Amino acid sequence: MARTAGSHSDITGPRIRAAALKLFAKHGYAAVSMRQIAREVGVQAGALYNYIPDKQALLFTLLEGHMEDLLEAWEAEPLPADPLSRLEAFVRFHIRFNLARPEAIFISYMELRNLDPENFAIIERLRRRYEGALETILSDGQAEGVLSVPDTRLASYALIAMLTGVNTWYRAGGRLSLEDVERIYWDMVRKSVGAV
Amino acid sequence: MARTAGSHSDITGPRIRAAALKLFAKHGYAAVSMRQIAREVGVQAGALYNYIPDKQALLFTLLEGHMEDLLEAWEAEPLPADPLSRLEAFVRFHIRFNLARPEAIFISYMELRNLDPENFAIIERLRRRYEGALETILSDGQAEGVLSVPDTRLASYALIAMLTGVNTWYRAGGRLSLEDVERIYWDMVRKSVGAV
DNA sequence: GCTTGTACTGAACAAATGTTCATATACTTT
DNA sequence: AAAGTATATGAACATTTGTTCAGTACAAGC
Repeated sequence: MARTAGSHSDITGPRIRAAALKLFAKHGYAAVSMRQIAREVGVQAGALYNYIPDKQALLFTLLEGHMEDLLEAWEAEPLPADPLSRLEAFVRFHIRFNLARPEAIFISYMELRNLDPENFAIIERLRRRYEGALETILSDGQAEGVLSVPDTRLASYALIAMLTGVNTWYRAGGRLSLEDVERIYWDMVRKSVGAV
Repeated sequence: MARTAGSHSDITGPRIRAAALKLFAKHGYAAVSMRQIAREVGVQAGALYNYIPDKQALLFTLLEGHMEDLLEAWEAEPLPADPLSRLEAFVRFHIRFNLARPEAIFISYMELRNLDPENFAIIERLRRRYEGALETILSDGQAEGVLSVPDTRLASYALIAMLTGVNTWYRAGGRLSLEDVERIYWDMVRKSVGAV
């Protein structure tokens, strides 16, 4: 049998990416075959190649798309004037954004090594731009004397690792609400940077 | 040509595990073939099966060995009487231990999903024992009033994520010594739990 | 109602996968 | 020197891999 319905071009593309995201997150890029992705979409493996040049490009598209969403969302965020409020905004934004897309976050941390060198460099540049935003906030706060850390670069790494860790344990509908989590982490972050 | 040298049983086993550790850390479990591991050891693929029943067991052995090393090392650590010093001991121990074996740490976080369910359960149990050690310290500190966190369980997750993050950026011979890193992280941890 | 183009099928491809096993080599013991 | 054992080879196996492509079914435009 051939295909069972009409024109699907504009819908199959996104469905392929959604299937790949789901499967890569669950089993890992290398462990997922093109045929598995195709089956999830409800299509034969050959059809995937109407939408992507190869498997590597599929991974790259997912990671690049996610990083661009992240940066766009952060840059659209209203930024308060004082650095401490900006830090709070960053903490809450990061937690909210990450918990809303656990799969994308997961593969963004796990599958970097499966990117071609050129693709890796592109993603790495985007990531550094995001991390740089946090470090800038810390530097500003340090300059204004409203917080104090031994090393702003290092503190930004430490805080991002801590915040991203939320994804490893948080489950929606658990004993803590999103607001609880944001508040608790902001409390720890505020203290850890020596703010009042 | 057959094998080129004599009796290697006691040396080939460890070499296989070392090669697997190195390659799994670099490319991921699913992306590494038994033939690659064999080539790294300098042997044909068939010879691996004199030492391990299958590929899965190779991964499990590495993860289990690492978790047992970790727990043994921690339990051998001298524990100070007051909770705050115990917390400092934990922080410094964790950083030191992790930075000494980046590859084992890496696969311990990345390859869990590639474990069979039974194997996963075993590793998970060991991991929880380790995380529990930190939570106990935080609870003790809370009870004695020398620190204050909104939620000890959550704080233990947050701190471990933060500490483990060191491995993503630290490079030996960089601008910071191991002692610097330990001190900086301990400073942030101490503040974050509201200790004096 | 015919044509045209898009979206898919299904078979095919060479290469690579984990694993097994008969065979050969080298070392140890006698 | 012979026998026995441990340790490796190298070929074979059935599957699965990513990818290509000639053919087919459908929808839209005339």
